[in-house]
Amino acid sequence: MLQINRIRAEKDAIIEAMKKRNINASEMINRAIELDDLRKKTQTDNDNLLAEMNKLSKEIGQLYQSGQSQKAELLKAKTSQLKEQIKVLSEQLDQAKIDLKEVLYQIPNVPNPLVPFGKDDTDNELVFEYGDVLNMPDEALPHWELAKKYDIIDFDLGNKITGAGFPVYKGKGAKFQRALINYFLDKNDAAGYREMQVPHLINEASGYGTGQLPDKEGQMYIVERDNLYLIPTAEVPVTNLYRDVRLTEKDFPVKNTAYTPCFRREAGSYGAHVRGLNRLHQFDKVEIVRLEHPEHSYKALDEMVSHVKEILIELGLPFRIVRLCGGDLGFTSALTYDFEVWSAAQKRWLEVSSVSNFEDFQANRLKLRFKDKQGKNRLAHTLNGSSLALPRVVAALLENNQTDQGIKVPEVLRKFLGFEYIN
RNA sequence: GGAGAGGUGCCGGAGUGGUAACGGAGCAGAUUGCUAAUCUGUCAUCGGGCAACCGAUGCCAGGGUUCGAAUCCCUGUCUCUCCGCCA
Repeated sequence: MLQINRIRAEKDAIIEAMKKRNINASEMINRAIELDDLRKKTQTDNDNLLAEMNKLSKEIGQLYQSGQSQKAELLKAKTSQLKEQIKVLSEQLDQAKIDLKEVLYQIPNVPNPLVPFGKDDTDNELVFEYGDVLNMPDEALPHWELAKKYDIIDFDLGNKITGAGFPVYKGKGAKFQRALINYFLDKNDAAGYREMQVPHLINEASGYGTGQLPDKEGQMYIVERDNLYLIPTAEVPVTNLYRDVRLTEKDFPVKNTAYTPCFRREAGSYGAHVRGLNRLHQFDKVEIVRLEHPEHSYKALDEMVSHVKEILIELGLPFRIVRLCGGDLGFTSALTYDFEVWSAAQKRWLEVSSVSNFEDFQANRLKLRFKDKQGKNRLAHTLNGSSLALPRVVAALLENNQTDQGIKVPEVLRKFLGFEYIN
């Protein structure tokens, strides 16, 4: 959620920047300002009435104490009319606040100047490329075939006990998952991210804090009986650790990492794009979350990008980094880099990580603030990224590393596995 | 699941119908020549004002009673303790 004061101050610049998202924001922006004007005026009027009421009450109290109850009764009569007016005005004030919030909830984050114009993912800007895009022989198998061949991932079994999109990892497949999680966590830890284990279910307030609610509850699994939500990403619980928190400047940077399963209902697409591990209802991910001083958040974003880069290089996967264009940029993000690995057998790029700076957009809802040098409360900046999401990394490793002897395990994972080949 | 107690500012902590004591931390200013002490202010949010300042709100949340509610009533919620069950 954008701050109304910023909207007022930077109105034209914001409307201009929103064009990158291919939206004309002027209506929403003007509406927000109008509603805020109304809110202010209503509050001023209401405050004046309340002040009068307070004054009268005080006088009545004093009259009673000095035994002048007749005079007090006289004053009391005056208050009833005032009371009515206050009731009406405070209702109007509440409504104005609700209306304003509703509009603010609909305004996405302002894209950073670096964000390119564009409609969809084909307009994303290539910023980095690594490794040779492998051209595998025609007999190369997609990962869902390999999974069956080596009996390491069982989609049918998952289908049986739960449903589509809930695979069962078996034997070396399960160990492989565990190795990747450990490897990712160790890398993050070495880069200064504190490992956290957080709940996989969150309450309503947390859903609002990071912007899953309202509007996006359709993407989450809901435990209605207890009014809890299964997390779609560790971002939600980890970021919400800092909801209603006030930091000091010395606390920055706050760097956390967490492994969690992620649950997504997703309306699902079709065909090969959702086959196998490409899109799941439950998958594993290691996430990094940072809280930063506003002046340093873009430096932090670059650091996070370098960090993820290093991991993919160590895994030996060909990948590229793209800067998301306005049309592809998430609602809450100001700038996002996507990491895509090349899937040799599917002959396409698979998104494995998304690293974003939300600036103060999330912090505003979270009320995540810090006291600056002048002692003023300011909103912190939040950032997060996957480091990394497992399924597509697994898919790419299986496909790219297939050999006659089996799937060759990357060097960096061997110490967690104790074997060289999945076969 | 049963019973009880409780939720007060950044923290601790008083306050049971008259408008949030007191202590501590942090910050700012002043002062004292010495890893610090002392004094004063500030210290939550919103509104008005260039400003000093003024007003309002704020005692878990939402309602209610009252001229007036942290205090009384109702609903919800969370935490703690005891019992039961249990990995």
